[in-house]
Amino acid sequence: MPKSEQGFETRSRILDSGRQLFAANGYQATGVAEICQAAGVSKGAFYHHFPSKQSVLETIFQEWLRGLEPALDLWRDDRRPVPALLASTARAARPAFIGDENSRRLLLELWSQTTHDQDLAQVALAPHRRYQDGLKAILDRGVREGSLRRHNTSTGARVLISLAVGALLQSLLAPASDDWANVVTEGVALLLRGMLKER
Amino acid sequence: MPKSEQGFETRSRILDSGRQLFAANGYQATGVAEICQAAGVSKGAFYHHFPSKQSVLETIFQEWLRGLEPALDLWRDDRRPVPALLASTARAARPAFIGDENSRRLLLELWSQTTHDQDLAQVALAPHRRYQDGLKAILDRGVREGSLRRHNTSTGARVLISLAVGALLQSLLAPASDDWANVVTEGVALLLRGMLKER
Amino acid sequence: MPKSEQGFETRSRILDSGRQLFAANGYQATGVAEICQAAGVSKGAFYHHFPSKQSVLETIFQEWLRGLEPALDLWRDDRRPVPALLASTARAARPAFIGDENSRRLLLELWSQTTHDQDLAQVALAPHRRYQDGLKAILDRGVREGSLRRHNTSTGARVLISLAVGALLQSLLAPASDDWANVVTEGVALLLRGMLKER
Amino acid sequence: MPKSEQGFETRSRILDSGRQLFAANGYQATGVAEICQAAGVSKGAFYHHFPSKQSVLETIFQEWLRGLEPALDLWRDDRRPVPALLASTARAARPAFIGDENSRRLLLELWSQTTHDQDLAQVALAPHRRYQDGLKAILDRGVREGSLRRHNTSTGARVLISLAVGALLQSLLAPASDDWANVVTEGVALLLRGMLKER
DNA sequence: ACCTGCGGGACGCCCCGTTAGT
DNA sequence: ACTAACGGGGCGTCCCGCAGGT
Repeated sequence: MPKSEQGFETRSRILDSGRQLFAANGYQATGVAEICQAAGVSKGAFYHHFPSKQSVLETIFQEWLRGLEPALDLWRDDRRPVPALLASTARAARPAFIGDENSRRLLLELWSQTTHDQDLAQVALAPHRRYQDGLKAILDRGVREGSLRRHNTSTGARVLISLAVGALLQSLLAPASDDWANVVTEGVALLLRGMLKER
Repeated sequence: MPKSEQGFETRSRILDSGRQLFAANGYQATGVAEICQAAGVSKGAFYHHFPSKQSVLETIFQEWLRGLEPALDLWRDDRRPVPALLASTARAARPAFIGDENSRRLLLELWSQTTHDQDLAQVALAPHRRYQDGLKAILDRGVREGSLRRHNTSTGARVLISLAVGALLQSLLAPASDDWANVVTEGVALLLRGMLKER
Repeated sequence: MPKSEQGFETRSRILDSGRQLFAANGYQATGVAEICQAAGVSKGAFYHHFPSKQSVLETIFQEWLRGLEPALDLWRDDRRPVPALLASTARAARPAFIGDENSRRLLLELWSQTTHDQDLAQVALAPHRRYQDGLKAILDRGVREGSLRRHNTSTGARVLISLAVGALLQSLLAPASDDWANVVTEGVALLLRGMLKER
Repeated sequence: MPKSEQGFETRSRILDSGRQLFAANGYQATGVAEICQAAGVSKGAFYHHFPSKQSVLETIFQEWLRGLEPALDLWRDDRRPVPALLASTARAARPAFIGDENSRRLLLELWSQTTHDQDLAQVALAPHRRYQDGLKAILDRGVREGSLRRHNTSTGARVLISLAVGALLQSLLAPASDDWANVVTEGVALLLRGMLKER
């Protein structure tokens, strides 16, 4: 491997191990030495690429958030009627609640850390708001196009996100096959019914 | 103070300090020495009352859960029509989302730890299920009494809890006065609309 | 050994090892682990007795300075004619420049650290001044009693101390049996000649 | 800048930073990375020019000693009567005790390190001896020319150096404007009086 | 020759949760 | 109930070497 690429390799190996271990044992309970061993690098290498353990967590968070961006873009471009769009979004999100427990654990860990780490909270806040705004925009469109009745769309967006976040959190405490995915799809369906114009 | 009560005093001072510090800095980041200092107790006293730091967390959790029981009983006894009951419950829960950030932080910390600690998860699971079952019972009654249309009440109960949990979690990331309390009451209202029998 | 005395034991073993190792290898180059090993105590015990490595150095310094106090008292009480007193003092100090290289090394180490550590400097300053004042008082008495001619006794005291300190420092760089002790006694004799009243 | 000179540039920048940082924070407490950063060089460059951190200290020492040589030569050539020569030398040395605290700190640091580093001690010993011999030669001349009374000139030389070194050391612990410069000039004057022939 | 990125571990100090003995 | 002691990490930093590139 050319020397120039090896740095990148090492860096991403550290991040991978971090993701895994933070999810499995928690951020605080995971030692730098542990990460290094799992990644097969020395502490020298670790601290060459990251100034601190915390920065690894931040980087992981940022990369994870960046992975969410495309979904947001798709949302914005989708011109289907709002009810259909929401329903299909809920369906599309199903896998996130079923497999890949690790990601969910990591998310909880991240969320938990934001409470004790201002920097991390800052990293999380902007994307969080953008998601909320994205949903609000959709609901607004629904009101405009007449498929949804008039209501506080900002709160509506928060309700939708709360539903998803709450389901995600509980899926970790009481795993139950595809149950929690259903909770979301069903919940969205119910909310939609509550928001629909006529009747 | 009689000697026999002093032990109780010490014990509860430790628990108080634990609650506060765990909420403020996280469970892992809080040291036993720190707790002892805040409680004004020696380490010897600490380990006289608790076998380990973890047991403090467990005790805190159990006491917190015990404080929730009365609410459940009230629920069971309330014979108001289901929609009214749910709406009033949502209103009653408002304070939990507004003041007292510490409790919410502590809950998140607790939840986060359940992921890494089987014992703690066990402690949490039964009450969680009872809450879910309590809500399901209410929804079932609603279906029976005809105020709600027929649907999967088990999932419905989970939806309601998810909404609450999600709102609680987000209130920690993006505090916003009474906003999150509104999210819950509004969300419940919307869901209720979606569950109502006909129109 | 009764438990109550063991604490003192441990503490003084740590101080002993500190004295030895700081003198031999320098303060910075000596690790806490090294001290613990030499003292036969655990790191836990170390940090039970001292809040930091630095505090060990400070304590050593203070104890060393306290050992000097009696000499000062003797000085004050001695009513011999000043020239005789100074000459005998110089003779009495001879051993300090000959054997016990370790103490001298430690002193240099201490002095060197005062440059980087305000606290340590503070600890050193008061005794240093008291020594100077003690000498000045003697010289003043000499002037009063007429054995010394009138001169700036404050500077004179500093000259005497400088002579001693300088000899001490050089004895470390260029050890030479009893040479450096002679330098002090001879130096004091010369200075005395320079200070004598008539002729 | 021609390539061949750049190496020299880099090298001297490292030495400058070393001088400054060693004086300010001590040799041990100064990291290679710190030096590199202050010098604006990479660690690779550092180790291209110097085999180790220690060698930087040694080089600094040697260069500093080399700067002292001219003074020695002047001494040797000066044919003034010895008392006048010594007095004027003391006056000439005044600035060294007043301004430029950094140099004195560095000297102490150097001296302190010689205690733990044989190589460094070796570097220091020869010049130290030459200074001593230089002074002895002057005193011998004084005896020969009749201005000084017969005495152990070797010890006398040591006394003079001790006075200077001791004053220098104390000037770091208890800075006092020009006080310490006076101590040296006054001390030399007193010693001179003690060495003078007649009376 | 000069310089650089990347890496390597050993070790820095300190603090952890915990047990013994009084 | 409390002081003393324990030993095993905690994270971060140390000084230093390579392989590669200019």
